[in-house]
Amino acid sequence: MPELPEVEVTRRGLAPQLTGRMISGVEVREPRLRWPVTQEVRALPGRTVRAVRRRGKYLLVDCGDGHLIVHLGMSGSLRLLPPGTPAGKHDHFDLVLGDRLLRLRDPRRFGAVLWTSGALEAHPLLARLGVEPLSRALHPARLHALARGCRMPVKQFLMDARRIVGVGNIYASESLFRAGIDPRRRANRVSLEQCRRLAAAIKHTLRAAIRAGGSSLRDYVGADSAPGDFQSRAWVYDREGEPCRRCATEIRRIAQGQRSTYFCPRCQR
DNA sequence: CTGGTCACCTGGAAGC
DNA sequence: TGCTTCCAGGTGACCA
Repeated sequence: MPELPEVEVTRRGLAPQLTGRMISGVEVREPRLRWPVTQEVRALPGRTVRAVRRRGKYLLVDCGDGHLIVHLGMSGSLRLLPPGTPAGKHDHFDLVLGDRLLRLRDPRRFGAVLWTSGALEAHPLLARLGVEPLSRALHPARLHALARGCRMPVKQFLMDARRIVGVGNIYASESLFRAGIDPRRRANRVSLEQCRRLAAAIKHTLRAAIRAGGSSLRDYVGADSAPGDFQSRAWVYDREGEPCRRCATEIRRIAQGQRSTYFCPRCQR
């Protein structure tokens, strides 16, 4: 589920519920996530949440003297529940904050829950991350400069977190459709004019997805229904063989870097 | 540095 | 029904 919009919707749901509250309990039912959940994480009780931030697809829970870093991987979700709610099969981690329970469910266990007391910018997972796509830093000239030294297909370029964070497999295809660019085009062959359209397309696509997720947000966050709603309106993603919503040409699916890419061979050049 | 491949893990859908 | 195969929203590690 989680690309940048899902993580951001989760962040917005959590921030007002967690900020200022003290962590009263931690439960680790399954420490074998992407990396083992350490003893430091179990020692969280007593700390107060100062803020909930996001960098790329990482959620950062600021605890004053350090940060809890949470990544949802491919299948992770976070929910706010009443304390005492029975845990399901893949509910691996709980954070209790008084009368609130924050629960991580992650069937595939590609997610992560880490603690760092050092500077965030120095953390190995965060230090080399690229530009935030929704920030002003991602403007056409910047995109063009980033793409210049890159010979891989533009689709894979978009998903390279060392250059741009947060754009995953769904929104890469969707953004390229919106910009009218062939996903197979080499990144360094994307013109400045195309970068103009692409930068706008990325921002539009991500913002629209955040809006769609935010509207269905209630007592839980990061639910599957939000991206589901968005996906049902996708231009190309998961629509192989179906007619393009713009020109009725059959949508194609190809493999790029072991991932599926969807595009309209007529609208995207 | 770049670019390509593999690995991690479970579950659902499709095919036989 | 049951078995096999493929596919899935991420990304670090390792290699040439």
